[in-house]
Amino acid sequence: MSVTIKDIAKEANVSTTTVSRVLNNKPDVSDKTKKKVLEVINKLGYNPNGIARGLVLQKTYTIGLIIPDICNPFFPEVARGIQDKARQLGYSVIFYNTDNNKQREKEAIDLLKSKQVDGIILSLSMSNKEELDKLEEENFPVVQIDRKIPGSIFPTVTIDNILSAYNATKYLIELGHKYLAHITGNLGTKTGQDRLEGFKQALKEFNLDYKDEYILEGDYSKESGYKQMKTLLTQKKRPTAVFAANDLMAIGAYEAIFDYGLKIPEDISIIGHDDIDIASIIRPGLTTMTQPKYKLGQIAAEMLIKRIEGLESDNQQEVVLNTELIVRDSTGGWNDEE
Amino acid sequence: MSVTIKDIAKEANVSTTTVSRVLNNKPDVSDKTKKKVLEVINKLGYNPNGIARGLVLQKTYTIGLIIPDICNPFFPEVARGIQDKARQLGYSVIFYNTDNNKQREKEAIDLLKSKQVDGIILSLSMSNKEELDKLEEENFPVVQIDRKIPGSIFPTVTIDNILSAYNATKYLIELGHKYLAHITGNLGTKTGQDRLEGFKQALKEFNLDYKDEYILEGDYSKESGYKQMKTLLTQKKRPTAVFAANDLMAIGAYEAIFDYGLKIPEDISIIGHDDIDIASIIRPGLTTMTQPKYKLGQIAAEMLIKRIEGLESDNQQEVVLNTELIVRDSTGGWNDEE
DNA sequence: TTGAAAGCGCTAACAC
DNA sequence: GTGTTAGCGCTTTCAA
Repeated sequence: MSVTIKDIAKEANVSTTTVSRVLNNKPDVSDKTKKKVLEVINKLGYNPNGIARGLVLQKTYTIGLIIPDICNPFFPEVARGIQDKARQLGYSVIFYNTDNNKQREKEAIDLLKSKQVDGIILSLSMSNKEELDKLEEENFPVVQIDRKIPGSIFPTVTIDNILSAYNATKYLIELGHKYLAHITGNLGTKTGQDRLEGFKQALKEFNLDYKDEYILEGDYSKESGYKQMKTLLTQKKRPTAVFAANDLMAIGAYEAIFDYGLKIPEDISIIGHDDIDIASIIRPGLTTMTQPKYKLGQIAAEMLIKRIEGLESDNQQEVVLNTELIVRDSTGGWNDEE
Repeated sequence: MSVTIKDIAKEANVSTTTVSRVLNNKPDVSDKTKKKVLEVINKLGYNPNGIARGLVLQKTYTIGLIIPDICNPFFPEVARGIQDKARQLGYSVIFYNTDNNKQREKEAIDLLKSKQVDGIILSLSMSNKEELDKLEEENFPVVQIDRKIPGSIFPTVTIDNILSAYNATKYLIELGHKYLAHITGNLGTKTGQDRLEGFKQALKEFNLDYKDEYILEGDYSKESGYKQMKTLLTQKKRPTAVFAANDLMAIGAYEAIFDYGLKIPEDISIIGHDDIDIASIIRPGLTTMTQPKYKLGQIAAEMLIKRIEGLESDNQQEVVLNTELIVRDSTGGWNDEE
């Protein structure tokens, strides 16, 4: 049906080998035949069959991407970074959503392997070490993103949540705040734990008191931010600044504060985390920490492809990216004399 | 390196043909040999080579997805719908972002074809009819999403923007509003034109005056919404309700209204379009029209795969999906007596 | 019920 | 500089 290398060989009166040679820019072809072959290729509208090529080369120039959910606002930019870099390096990307379901993760890996992808970038559920181990055994090229499964030896690109929370908190402290509260994320998640850890570290570093009643667990939802902020506001001495583990909870906190007739940042400073779209749109603009999502994707893709092409051997490589503080209007200086 | 059908054939003392037969659940294999083969497969940890299979079958069980940008909030859900449905039907998806760049679109199509995908779901820039024509000529399975290139014969899944704008406007009218304004999208886009058209149709249908000064062109940005709302507010008779062609502009309009010390919806009702995340988070909650993005993806994938598998012949098929009104707090009843 | 052989479209030794 | 041949891993006639 489709025009093959054979067709163009026949038409050009050369062997398929010769055609293959010009196709792949190999030397040892006279300019004359090369020109002729090229002409025929153009005339017949030839498009090489990557599948056939993949079979003999044992290489598909395709990588797999396994993520929990492309609809999670963290991932589109990551995926975009991966695809852009992959494309630039000559690779395509097949993607799967798993919803952190172990069965689906296994299915995705098996499928990707049967499609003979050259490598896989993945973000697996923390408990799924088995699959990673299998991949490891086969020495399959893999790069983990966003989360690193403990004990796995594959290279990793992650965000430094501890440092990020530390920096967010430090910013608040440097603004003059002494009574700092933290609405944590779900403490069942590594991210939630890390951000809490960073918060604590900053307090310690600046010799500020650690108050249990100033640390309340949320679940990343706006509602939980609202609820926990209310709790914070009813305490005898209310905090003058709060770090919410994500922007959604920060926005929930906004509402609780407005409900109390207080002002941001005059009465209370709020800092969030993630820099979702809403952060720049809401009033006052939410000061937050932004994650280098696109860059994370790019780096992961580059690492994987280097590994695939044997340009990189260090399997233990761990890239930890820093977030960046975005100062908007929800945070302000504080002076306890006033 | 990897274990092949040959390895398991040897180990099981049968021919590769027999192995292939049990792999594909073909009849004419004795239960005994079948069992034995299955055992060996398990023992050796065999994973079929889809590339080799694809070569002989001329079928890869892979589809392509070409979109402008996965970071555009419209697409993640669409992509998710496509991937979920594809997976359910046994297909994988390779995706490309093109930024509406014609060169990149061509590149993506060529690459996908060389990867021998079984079909493509795409959203091309409106001017890129050539590529579509080529695909058409080859009778390649394609489904267009979001936008239909005029004159193309491929099946399409789109959102009915005219009807959607009509319904948004109608809702405002039924609330009692008689002075309706519209901040349009970029009128260089089909979407912008269609939403304006729907607005006009509703006015006409309800015998309301069409006022040029009540129709101001924006560019989908929050800033343009702000600016045009200001213009609206400075007119002698200001509108009591405005339909913004997207939520971002609606939110810009919010700010202009607040700047004037006016209240939503008491002084002015606002309705947006798209139901982005922010719509439910901002106060007052933004009434808007939501697009069935996930469903659009699912339908597109199902249409494409049916076509690939020859279960569907009607190439002219056009599915037009309706949006749904989400009533929040930015719209209220109006009575001109008051 | 089973196997031998051909071939999918391509690349790579190897020979000329 | 060019062609012959074999083979990548699989499915599918066709014959036994």
